[in-house]
Amino acid sequence: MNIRTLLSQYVSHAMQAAGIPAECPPIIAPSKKAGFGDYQANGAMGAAKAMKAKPRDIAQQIVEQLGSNDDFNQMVSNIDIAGPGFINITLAPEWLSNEISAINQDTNLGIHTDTTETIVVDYSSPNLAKEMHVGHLRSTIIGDAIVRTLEFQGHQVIRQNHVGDWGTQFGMLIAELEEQLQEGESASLALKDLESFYQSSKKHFDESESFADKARDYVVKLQSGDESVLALWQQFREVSLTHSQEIYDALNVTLTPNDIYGESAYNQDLAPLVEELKQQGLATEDQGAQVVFLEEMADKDGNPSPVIIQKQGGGFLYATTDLASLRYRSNTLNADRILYFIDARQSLHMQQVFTVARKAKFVKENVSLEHHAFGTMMGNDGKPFKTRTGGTVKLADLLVEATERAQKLVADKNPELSPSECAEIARKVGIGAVKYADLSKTRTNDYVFNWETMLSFEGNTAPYLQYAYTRIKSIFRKAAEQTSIDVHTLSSSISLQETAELALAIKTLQFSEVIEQTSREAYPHLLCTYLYDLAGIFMRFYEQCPILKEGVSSDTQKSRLQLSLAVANTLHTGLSLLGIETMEKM
RNA sequence: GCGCCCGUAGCUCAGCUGGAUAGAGCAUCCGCCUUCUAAGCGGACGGUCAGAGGUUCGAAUCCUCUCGGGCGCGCCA
Repeated sequence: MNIRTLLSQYVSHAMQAAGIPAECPPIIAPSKKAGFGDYQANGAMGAAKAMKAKPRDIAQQIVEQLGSNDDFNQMVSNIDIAGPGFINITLAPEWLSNEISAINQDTNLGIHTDTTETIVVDYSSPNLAKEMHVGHLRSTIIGDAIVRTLEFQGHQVIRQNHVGDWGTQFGMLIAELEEQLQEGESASLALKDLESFYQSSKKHFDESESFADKARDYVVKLQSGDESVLALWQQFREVSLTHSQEIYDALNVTLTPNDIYGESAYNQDLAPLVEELKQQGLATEDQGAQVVFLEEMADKDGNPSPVIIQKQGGGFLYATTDLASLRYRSNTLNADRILYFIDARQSLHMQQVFTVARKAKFVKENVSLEHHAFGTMMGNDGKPFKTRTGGTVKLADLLVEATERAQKLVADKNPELSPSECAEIARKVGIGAVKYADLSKTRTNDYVFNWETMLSFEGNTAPYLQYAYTRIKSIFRKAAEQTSIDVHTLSSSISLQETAELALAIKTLQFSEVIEQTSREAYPHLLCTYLYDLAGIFMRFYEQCPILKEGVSSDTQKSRLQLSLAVANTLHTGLSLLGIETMEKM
């Protein structure tokens, strides 16, 4: 059930019945101010313009038509016209009560999608040559939040972790690994610190001519399938993937080894793909390289935009691999939508690859190709986020620090918790805070990373939402103790009277609208804003509408408990879609 | 030079297909715990929506220009 969709349908029908052209949209939106009803229909003004009539007259006709719709009348308790032609709609308390009861009976909170799609999502995609750092955080957690949301809606989601496990740098890394193995190291020990391993191999490469020659030789052997080199590569890859998986597990990200489909997977496709582009006349030789020139992306002077798909000397580039992956995802995985969560700096590249893929018919015509870009993670100084010494911040270190900081705060706020409870809560709070701080900002902007605001745990933060949830759970425990009420089995009728109750019910029922918009636009911050609003409205309800205190009638208790249950389920589900865990106490 | 993104309160950010008096949090100040967890609630203070034109019943939102900041632009990914 989606209030906005329902009202759009009703008002749309009414408009057509009033003789308004079908092109005129009803424009339904939640009202921003108290006194303007719960929802407003703003379509009368536009319709009046198209029909050269007076807006208020049009609004009046729409309202009259709505009056003959029984379903609408059941849903709405009041409707009036204001200002130049706004139609303000107040929802009926009885209808809201029934809907709250309905979502309490539904494990999916009333969210059911009629047309499900196959959606391929490319996210995280770290380079295996190095350890995961903060630069990978945004793609990983934003992508994961959208994946979870799409799956919740019932779509078939195929995760694609397009890891960087191929290319020239691996010759160097394999040569280094071979040397260290000969010195008696085990692979996992040599690669314990990937970052310093990379540094030492780079140093080796720069300083030793013979080592550099060997590294270059290994690149060739690797690509031609030499068994011993391939075996070394395999070892390196395994250890690095284990590192990544540890991060995913710590971050509560749903990626698993099954989702790995890296650059190396397309190795055999690259030469034929270039050949095909040549045969189609799209790729031409230019300065020894194979280049596709895109007239549709030409600059002002008409110079076409060049995309190099094969280097002088025969090597392939990431544009080639990305084209191969697009073809695979469209034709083999049968995607309806293909989503990429990649840094905004690659916007031009993505646009080029999409354009080439369409021209070459590597993807089906109706597949939706979407680059969902995001900005850079900045430090307090407004420059890209680095350690004090200027190095990249490892994700592993970041997560440890978040948990430690949370541990201190949790122990301080609630000394009565046992050490194990405290540790578990600190983990969920710390990791949740890091993720939420990122997810709650519009992803297209750069994002300023700040421990203080993130872990202050006040305002629009994960702990605020988690706290709201624990408050509700605490009431439920108390209800069971004091009155033997099991909230989950209540089925008595809900009665909404207080302003705080009505506001809370409406906000709770708007969950499906937000889910729909979040997955369509791939903006997790919409869900965050919603959950923060919901938690805030609950906090006000909590202050104003006592449940288990003296003098509250049994009927009111049961009614408010059921409303609280709907809120708790919504908070829990919403946070879990963001990949943030909840707890019973904090 | 060309292209993309951004500019909203002291700070960090919302503002949904153009809608009514531009909203939160932090910070500052003032209230509220013998009553369901005060990691909370209420109130005050705080804005030429970078600037200038334009489109119209109506613009933070759309168009043009200017200023300021970030990023990208054929053989790294």
